[in-house]
Amino acid sequence: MTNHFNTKERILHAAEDLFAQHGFAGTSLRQVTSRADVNIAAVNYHFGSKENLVHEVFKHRMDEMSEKRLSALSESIARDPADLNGILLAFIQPALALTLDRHGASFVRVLARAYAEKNDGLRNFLSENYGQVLREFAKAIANCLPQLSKEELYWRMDFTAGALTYAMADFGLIRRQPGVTEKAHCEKAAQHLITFAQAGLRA
Amino acid sequence: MTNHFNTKERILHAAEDLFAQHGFAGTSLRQVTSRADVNIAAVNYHFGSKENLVHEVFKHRMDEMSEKRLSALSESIARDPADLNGILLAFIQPALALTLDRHGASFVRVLARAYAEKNDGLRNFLSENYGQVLREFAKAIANCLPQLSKEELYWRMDFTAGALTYAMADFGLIRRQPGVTEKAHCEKAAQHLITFAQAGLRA
DNA sequence: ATACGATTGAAACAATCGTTTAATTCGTTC
DNA sequence: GAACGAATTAAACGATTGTTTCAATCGTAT
Repeated sequence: MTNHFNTKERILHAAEDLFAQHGFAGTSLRQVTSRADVNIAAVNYHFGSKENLVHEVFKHRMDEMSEKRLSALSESIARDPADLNGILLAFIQPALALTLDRHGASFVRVLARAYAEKNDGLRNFLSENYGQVLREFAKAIANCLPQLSKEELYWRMDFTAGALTYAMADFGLIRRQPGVTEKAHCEKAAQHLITFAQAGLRA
Repeated sequence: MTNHFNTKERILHAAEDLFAQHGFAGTSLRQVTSRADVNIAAVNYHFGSKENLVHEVFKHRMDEMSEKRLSALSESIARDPADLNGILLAFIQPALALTLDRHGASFVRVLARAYAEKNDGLRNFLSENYGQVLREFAKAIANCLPQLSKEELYWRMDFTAGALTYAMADFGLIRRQPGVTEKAHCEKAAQHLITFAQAGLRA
């Protein structure tokens, strides 16, 4: 433990940054190991393959985010099962909170990229491992909006997730102004998104 | 004209499919020319470079979609400037209509992918060439919702665009059922999205 | 100190990448 | 039919890809 971060963690962080910037296929292992300041062979030694490294990058963040989401959800439900606002906050806050973390900010782009992948097994990997989280939220929202059919609920949750992904990745017209801190920008995004999504869900 | 599609068009179509499936960096020119059944050199002969091919794939579809959007917008405004529903339909319909086209369906994934790209000049290419379209819609919506601040308007338009992109690319929980035609699925998506977005914008 | 498994290092592997070259074929015009 | 530019072909270019090899080094327990 000569460094604060060991080889495996340095590779994970470097990969996260570069995957966000250039995509999975667009990032070479030599770019990763060069930024992480480790030997090329370290990737295959610690992760087995490039594909496995991609999966590890995802697990590392998604596990953390899913856990936060589910605990915030159960807290909100325990407080007030009919509080749609709280449920949406539990869904949105952990995602946007990632953008406050130096490397988390990269990950949200990685995540947005993953949604754009179709056949490469990455989507299956995501839905298999984290589909349950979405279903938990669907149940909670359905409890708040009993008049909503299951089909309508799923459509509107998809739209909410899409809006969130878009906002997280800083696409679109809105960009953070130079004078605004990342934290303030993030909180404003969450606030606007919750207003928007709640109205859409209640429509 | 021995074939219905000449070499250049075959390359464009093959590239569109493959970019959608494997991304830009993940698609090799040999995959493209193999599917298009043309020689490798044809790409650099007709397009100059791979990067230029990517741009051409975008121009081909985006020009068409932008034109449809703007004409539908002006028609809706002429009919009734205060009809938010018509404005949203003008924005959403041309995008979802692409999914009805054999190759257009691929393009919507390409588009979703483009949003996930950051530094590669592709986003700049898009915002430079098609940012004006978004601004036209912003003006029209602002006219419908004068009480909305510019900042709030932009946030909510971003959310709408995100929800649209997400729905178009068939991400998320909702998938087209085997018994449902692509056209019916598409129309249902548009209908649900307009309901959702309109409520969100009016919130 | 010795021994041993875990980790790192430099170098090379075959494969594939985007691009280029030069010869050939095609379609049109004189 | 000759001539000429456009289009296509096969082949190769150097560079880079993910991965592997094997020796050197490290940390730890005996």
